[in-house]
Amino acid sequence: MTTPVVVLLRRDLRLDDNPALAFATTAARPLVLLYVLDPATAPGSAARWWLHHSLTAFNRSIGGRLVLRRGDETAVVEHVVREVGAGAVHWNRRYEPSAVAHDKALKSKLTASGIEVVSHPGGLLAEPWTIATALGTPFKVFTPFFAALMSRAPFAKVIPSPGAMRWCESPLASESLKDWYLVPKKPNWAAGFETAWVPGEESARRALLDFIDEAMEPYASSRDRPDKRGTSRLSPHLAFGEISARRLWNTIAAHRPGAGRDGFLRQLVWREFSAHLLFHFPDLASRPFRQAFERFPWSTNAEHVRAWQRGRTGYPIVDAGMRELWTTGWMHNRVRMIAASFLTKHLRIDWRVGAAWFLDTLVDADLANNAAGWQWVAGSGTDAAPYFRIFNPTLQGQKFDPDGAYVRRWVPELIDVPASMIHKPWTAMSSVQGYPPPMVDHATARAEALAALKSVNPGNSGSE
DNA sequence: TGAAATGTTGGGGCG
DNA sequence: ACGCCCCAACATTTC
Repeated sequence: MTTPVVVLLRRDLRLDDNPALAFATTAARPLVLLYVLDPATAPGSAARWWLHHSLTAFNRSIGGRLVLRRGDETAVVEHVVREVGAGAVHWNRRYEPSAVAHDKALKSKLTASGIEVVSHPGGLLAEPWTIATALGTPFKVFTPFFAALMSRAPFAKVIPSPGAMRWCESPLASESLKDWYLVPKKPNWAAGFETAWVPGEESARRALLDFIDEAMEPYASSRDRPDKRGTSRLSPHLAFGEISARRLWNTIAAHRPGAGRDGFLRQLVWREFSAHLLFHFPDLASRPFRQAFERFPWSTNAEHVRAWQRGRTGYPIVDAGMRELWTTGWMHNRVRMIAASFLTKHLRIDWRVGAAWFLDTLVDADLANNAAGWQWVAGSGTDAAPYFRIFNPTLQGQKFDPDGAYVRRWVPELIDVPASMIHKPWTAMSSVQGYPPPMVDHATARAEALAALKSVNPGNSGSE
């Protein structure tokens, strides 16, 4: 009756609103909190840096009781359960197709050996199988999805942090985070991360409060401005579950309605939409949703890919974004769209190449958001932008970084270029030492992209 | 959660 | 005073 309970942690490194942890704690049985690093599902390079610090912060918040193990997750869990004689395993649900399959197999395996398994609501506002059209099919268009989800609000109540936890006293070896080599050493490419971010639950909560105080009211008008502190910068905290979507929603929605508040909640629903889409369409991250794009003649120009990755395309807004990403592990959302459009339209590189790069370099890397976002930009997604919508990187720069402050911050070669020319430096006669000319001509690339897109898209409209 | 091309309009310069 | 033209500003359509 007093057999220990193992709580298996993943992307839910928090005390607040953690259903599995709260439920296991109230069961009044000795607790084991376990985190397993499975090489088969290890995150990308930038996210590994975040993971290291997130685990450190979480472990500190529970007095260093976190048990860290490496290996095949199923094998490790079974081993730990046997080691301590646990009677139950709890976790919060995950929704990526591979994770669902993994957890299902783990559950049946543990259940078969007499272990009680309880899964709890995960990192979403609503379970994906509970939001459907009148026909019972998943939503493929955002607006009706938004309406359907809103009709469910308010969502499940958030669960407060558990009180005193009773720890399992069996001696349990934990590996040292140092040995996991999640943070780079020799070339410390994460130096810029350290000045940009503080991972951990406490930092996540502060980011939320700061957002409410400083950025929520003007959010609707400033969220598209990379030169301002217009966004919440909560994405990596959310991606690692340092703060729950339910907590975010409940806290923000408690404020009086307004364009800023509502705009932010809408963005949170985009995240929800992406997760639901991937749940219902498991190929979303690996194949174009729209069949026509299977035939698209993607370029495989490795030099072009490299120039894009390194921020040397010759288009300042694109290069600023790619360098911000490289330096801080994050890129402003508006600039993500511009950079993604440039790769898929101007260079005609397969969106999966860009998606893979983002997954490796973003600290907020999230399979569903990433896949849905890239497919949206490429025009191959469910509720995607019409294929003929091609961002003009010069106009986008002028519109969303009018003074060029964002460009100058990340592209120092252009520091002396006046605002009037900062988004088309090839027209400036001086002060562009070391900055490359545009790798492709906009008008030419646009025309070629339209021709290629038209060739695979039936009809003359790409919209649904 | 576009951009570019094309069409329309209306004020003002000018013969 | 009038009609004509120019063209910026705005609207529509096309990609």
